[in-house]
Amino acid sequence: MKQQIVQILTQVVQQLKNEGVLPEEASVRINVENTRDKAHGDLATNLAMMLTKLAGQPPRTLAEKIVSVIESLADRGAIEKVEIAGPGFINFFMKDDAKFAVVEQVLTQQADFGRCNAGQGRSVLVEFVSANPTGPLHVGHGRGAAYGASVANLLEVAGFDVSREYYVNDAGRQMDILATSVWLRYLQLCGEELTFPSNGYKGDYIFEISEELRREHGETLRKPAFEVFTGVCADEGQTDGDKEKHIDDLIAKAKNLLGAHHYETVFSLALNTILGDIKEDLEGFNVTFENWFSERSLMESGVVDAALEKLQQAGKIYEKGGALWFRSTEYGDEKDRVVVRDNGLKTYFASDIAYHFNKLERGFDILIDVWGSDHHGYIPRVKAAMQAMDTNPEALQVLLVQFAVLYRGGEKLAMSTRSGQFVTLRELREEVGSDAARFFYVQRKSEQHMDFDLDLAKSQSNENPVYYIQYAHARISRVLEQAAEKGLALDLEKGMASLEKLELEAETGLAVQLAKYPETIARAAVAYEPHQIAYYLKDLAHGLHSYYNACQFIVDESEVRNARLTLISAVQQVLKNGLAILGVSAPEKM
RNA sequence: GCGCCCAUAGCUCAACUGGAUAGAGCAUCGCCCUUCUAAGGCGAGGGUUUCAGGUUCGAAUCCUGAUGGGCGUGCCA
Repeated sequence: MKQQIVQILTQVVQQLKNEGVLPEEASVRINVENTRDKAHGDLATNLAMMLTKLAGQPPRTLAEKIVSVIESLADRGAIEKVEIAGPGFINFFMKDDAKFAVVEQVLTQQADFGRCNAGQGRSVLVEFVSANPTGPLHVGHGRGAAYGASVANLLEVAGFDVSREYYVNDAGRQMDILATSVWLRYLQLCGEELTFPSNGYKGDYIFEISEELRREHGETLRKPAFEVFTGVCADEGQTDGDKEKHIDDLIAKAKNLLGAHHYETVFSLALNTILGDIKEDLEGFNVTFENWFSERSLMESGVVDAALEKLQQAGKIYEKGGALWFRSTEYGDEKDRVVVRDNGLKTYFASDIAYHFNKLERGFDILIDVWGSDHHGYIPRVKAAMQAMDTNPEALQVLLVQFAVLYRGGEKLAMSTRSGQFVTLRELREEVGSDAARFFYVQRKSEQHMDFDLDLAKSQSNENPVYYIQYAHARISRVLEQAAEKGLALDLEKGMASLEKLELEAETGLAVQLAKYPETIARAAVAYEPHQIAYYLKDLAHGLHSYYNACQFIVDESEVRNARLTLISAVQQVLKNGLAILGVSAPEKM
């Protein structure tokens, strides 16, 4: 319907140009909106107000001209009535039968209803979560997971060719700290007396992995504690202590005493256990990836070196203080960035440059990174690197997610992976369920700060609006089932043919609401805003509940009955489609 | 200090990206189950959109400044 109005208005603008009211060369953007208030009709345009400057006439006079042109048209499509209102809005009232046409569309397209081709098949790589595999996911990661997964689904429906990827940071110091932590716990299990480093990973999961290590390898990896700790810099809290130096020395000792092969054994057990746990956790959260991309593979395949070489050749690398620096300031970054440290080790940034370059080389048109907003300062340097390597920095879209601030009993919770004090995603899922958690996270705009009250989420889970939507879906199932039980099963063909029997306000309201679904998808997709879907679904569910209370669906008169059941079937389909984008189930029963 | 993000009902958030009387949920108060699921519906109260200017037919939305909060500002990842 909206498209129809746009077409008509395009004709009108041409007509006004012909009449000399508007300059011939003027380009006009025609804007048709859904009205908020029923008194303003179904659709409205601000065209007259937009043109007032171009035409040099007051908006209301222009509006009258526009309306008279529309009224002179032979074919006015589904327009029932046109009105001028307020400062110069033109309101369109549409014919009812045109409003119900969408019901048939929904029921024939089913799961495909709402799909559009905004993406034109362009390939997009959505990278999200990508949490370091040094511990279980916590509720902070949950938001990125829920958001990223929903954005990916949304883009898919909007006609993009989507791949989802998790970047596994399986190289670097944090992983060494993890492996060393596991090994030290293992030594303790073997009976060695030692003080655990203040900077090591202290969570319970470390004990579990070290127990596993002991089960698999007995005491073959055991070394005397005094040997491990001799020559190691003191830990924080002791005289001349330095926690960073302390842990680095321990890592060196672990590598040294164990030897490359055995160190690798500990390292991979830790990595694989945690990664396996993360995968399982995300699957339980209805979040899946096409690809798990290893940072180590990037290093080992020489992609990082190749990328640095490329920058070097472009003259964007220089040496200072024994380290290699990338001239990111040339592309607007605040300062140049180190890519190779004076100890010869490549920085995380170096592999990230390579990673993004690699993504484009794999042929993706658009790269989407979902990051925690604490990494926002990182964007300019990555874009700088892309520019320096002659790739289009516009291809990269970084979506920032504010981390949720957790509250329990009205108090803010501090969270840190290192200290092992955090609420895990798994815990949250088990308490409130995957559906409620997914919805809760995605209800808010991603860049909006979010307060996550655990008590509320857990204890009052029934108040989570996801149930409201699911309830609408289940209710419809039940009604259709009841009708069938009474021998009055929905006859779709008959129902479609009887849609003109629907004349209640709630019924046209629902139809109008259904028609808004495709445009909601399109708008949400280009803005990367899945919360719009959440709000849409709440509205639609409200429409359904309201309708449910307003009248009986299973009535004797077969035309009315079939028409009503047809309408609610369409509503059910759209609820299901929308929930699928959010990764939430659509239950038949509740 | 500098940079980025944010500020809307008592609380948590929307507002079709500049449109008409700023809307929902929770909380509070009334009403509705002999009717297809009450995890529901109907209604009431609640606002100087942090503040001060500016841009224009029109501002919660854009610009400037102030105030308050979050984050960043490593040869960490």
